[in-house]
Amino acid sequence: MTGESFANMNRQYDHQTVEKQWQDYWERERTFTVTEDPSRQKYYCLEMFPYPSGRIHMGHVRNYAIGDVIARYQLMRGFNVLHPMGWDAFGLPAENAAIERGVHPKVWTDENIRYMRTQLRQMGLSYDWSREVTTCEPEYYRWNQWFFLKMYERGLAYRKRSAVNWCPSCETVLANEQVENGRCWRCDTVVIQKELEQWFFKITAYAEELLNSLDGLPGWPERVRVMQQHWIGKSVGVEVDFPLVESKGDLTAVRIFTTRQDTIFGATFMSLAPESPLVEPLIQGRSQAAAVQEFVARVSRQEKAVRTAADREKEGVFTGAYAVNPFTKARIPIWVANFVLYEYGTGAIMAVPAHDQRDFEFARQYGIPVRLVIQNSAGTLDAAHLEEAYEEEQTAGLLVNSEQFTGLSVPEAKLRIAAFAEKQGLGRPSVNYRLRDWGVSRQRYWGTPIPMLYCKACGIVPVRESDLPVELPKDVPVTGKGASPLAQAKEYVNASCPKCGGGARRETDTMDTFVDSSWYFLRYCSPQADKQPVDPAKAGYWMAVDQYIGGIEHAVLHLLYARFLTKVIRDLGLISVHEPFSNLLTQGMVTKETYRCTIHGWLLPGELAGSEKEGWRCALCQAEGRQTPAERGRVEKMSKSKKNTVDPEHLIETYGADTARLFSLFAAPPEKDLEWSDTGVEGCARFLNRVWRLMSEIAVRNEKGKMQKEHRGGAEKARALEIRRLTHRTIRKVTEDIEREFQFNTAIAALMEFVNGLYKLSAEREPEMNPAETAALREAAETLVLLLAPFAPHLAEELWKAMGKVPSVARRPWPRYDPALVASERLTIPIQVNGKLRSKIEVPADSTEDQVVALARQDAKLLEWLQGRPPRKVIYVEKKLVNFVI
RNA sequence: GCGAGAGUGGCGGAACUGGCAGACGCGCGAGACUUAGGAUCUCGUGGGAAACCGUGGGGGUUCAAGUCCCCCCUCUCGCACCA
Repeated sequence: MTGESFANMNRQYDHQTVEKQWQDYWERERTFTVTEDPSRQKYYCLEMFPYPSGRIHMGHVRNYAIGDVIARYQLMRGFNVLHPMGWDAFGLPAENAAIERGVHPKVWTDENIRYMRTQLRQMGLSYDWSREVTTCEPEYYRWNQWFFLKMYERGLAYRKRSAVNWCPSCETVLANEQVENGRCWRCDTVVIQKELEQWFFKITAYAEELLNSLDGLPGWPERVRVMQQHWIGKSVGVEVDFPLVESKGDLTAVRIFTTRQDTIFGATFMSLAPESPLVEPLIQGRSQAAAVQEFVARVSRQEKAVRTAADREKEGVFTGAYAVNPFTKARIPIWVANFVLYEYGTGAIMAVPAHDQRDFEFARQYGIPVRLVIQNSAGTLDAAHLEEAYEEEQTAGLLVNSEQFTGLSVPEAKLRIAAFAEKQGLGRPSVNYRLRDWGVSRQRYWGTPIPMLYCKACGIVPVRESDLPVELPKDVPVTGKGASPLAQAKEYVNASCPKCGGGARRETDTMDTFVDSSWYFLRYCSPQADKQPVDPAKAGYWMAVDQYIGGIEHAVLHLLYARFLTKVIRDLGLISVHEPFSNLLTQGMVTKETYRCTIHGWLLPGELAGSEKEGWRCALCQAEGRQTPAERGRVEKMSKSKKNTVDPEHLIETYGADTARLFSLFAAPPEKDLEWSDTGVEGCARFLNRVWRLMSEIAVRNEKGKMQKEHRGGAEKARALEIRRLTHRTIRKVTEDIEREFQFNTAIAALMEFVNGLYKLSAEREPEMNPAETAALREAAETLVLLLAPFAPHLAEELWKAMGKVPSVARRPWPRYDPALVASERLTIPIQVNGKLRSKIEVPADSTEDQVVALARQDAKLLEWLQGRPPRKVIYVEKKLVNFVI
């Protein structure tokens, strides 16, 4: 080690100059550029790519800091690491910017990307920028179109007219996954239903596989798997036809789906969804027709949010028609009910008030008979006095009033009745999913054009593959008003039919931007491929993503779509993996405390007067000559509206990227929420400065150590050993914490302890050191820099260079610990009396039980507790403790 | 309502399979160096005068419980008429 390099440097670490230098170095030297290398094991580390909104926020910083530590760590572990970055560049905000500021979405997006790329660069992230992908470029989205065509060929992309979710604010259709509690996932506007013809991706064709292969993802958080399971919502049951008492033309029966066929003897009426096409023929010519039509019209008009609200009331109307319960042969009325969903099952149900709470409430409201067909084990249920439905599904209930099935348990009856129905031709087994096909049409401009044509003669005709990409026309007036903006671009709309050559009209909707993000991770494997979306050989090497990192908000949305498209692309023969992401880390939110004033609402930190101790006041009110206390609100997710955001750029300028990264990793484990703390950030900056000073002190010390004449002594050797022990224990701790679910917070704590320990150990020494100590300190210093490298890469490079070593430290092997040095020579053994700590003794690490207990028995404090009485029992836990029971 | 997760000092958080509760950081207190300190360094810091008491509350298992079992409370997130 040369002390010189340290001597020539400023004592204070200058992050602004140093960080820039190393960012330039990594770029110049292509430190993180990778190619396929079959001789080496690959590691694909990926963070969810950002929407280029303009500036990065703290959520990005956290996400990318986590990913970067993993990528850098795996690189040092010897893997061939693919760590790419790109831009989810299509989307509504660009169009809104166009409307508000008259700037073209493309211009706005490019500008944002340029700015954000610089910001990411300033974070010192180890990306292979040569693989950058931008979804709004024709080179990218042409492959969206290509997939669309392939899916169309296979019947996986189809067009249908149906009721769809419409966001009046975004003026576009939304997929089911994009509606949360009846509101638009992006802008929170209440979604309404519209009857439109739209393109769909047949994700339901993969429902079963999407569900089953979740079991093959042990590297995913349990709750994400459960959320997807629930979303897919598989139900196994039967379909049964209930014949109509009076047929209406071809309509002779109403088909229902149920999972509770065991209760079929209790079906005393039927309910249809208001949208059911059966309603109209059933009411035809009846006195009830007008009332039913009025009811259907009223319910259909309701917003989804209202219709599915928690406190919705059960409502319905009798159609006048009757069906026959095929099991009891009883004549039962057919109703229309607001809670029956047209999209699920057959849009019609058999209603069993005694054993279904919804039917029960409905029956009570309209005076429909309740028929008990399952009795509880106490035999206390009675249809006339039932207060709620008895929904027993296990073996506690037995069937009653069910002819030959009476006496069976519920599970048994389910099987037997299903078999009987099938044998008698009354019904058949059926499986239903909650999952709906993915509506991908969007009535917006800034997205991938759907490569379809409408020819008067030939109907729907796909664009020829050789004509791809269908480029998004540049000069389209984006006003945010009316239908799809592309419909106004005459030159775009008018095309000729590839089949007959006649005039054809182009599809003017664009694709959901979730299509773009459903396969970008494949594109990174071969970003320049121009014959195919992905080069099978390269994807074969890199896929699947070993570690994917992003927010929990995509638990169903993006992560379900990406799994679906991966399977489709596999079936197209381009890749062989079944799942895109082997391991998933869902990071927590970045939160911060909020403040508000009764007059001005949410307050910025700069709008506060006073202090924590004497209480905060609203500075805006103060300026207006009023005294208003500022109420400290809850700790909330950072957001502009709550005025509790922190600008990463400012943070990086003030403290440097290493500090910003370190704090994001230290304040909480990755999967938990991280509460922002300005003083905590300072603590991290202080730590890095402490490392810097420690290293210069060690360098100076080693210089002196060099000149020292060699002289050996037991004490010096022991001190050297102590340093080495600390070093190797730290290697183990940091490595284990990273390996064990990326516990970076405790890994960093171990580094802090290491630094504290080294300060202490070197402060205790006289300035002169013997060679053994010099060597031990040199090892400690090198180790510290290596262990720090994934977390604070700039500082680590700088220290590495200052130690006279050849960059880059990012490509050095991760240190290994010597097991012999990790074990201590002496152990501190706590002595307990009746399980309570009373004393401690020091023993050699290799002591036997007898030796430790014997030593403990002589302990003065213990003897006081024993007061001459022999203990009833002595418990010794190997290398842990001794417990005397008295 | 259903499902999942969480509740530990003044604060963020440690404690992997039951075995020294509070690592590490912040904050706070004392001191050192300083013209000065909001820089830096050192020491201290769960509560209590003490015996002792302490991981949301109450029971239990155990030599020993933050950790295991039962009951309850609170909070966060997800789903919410899916037949």
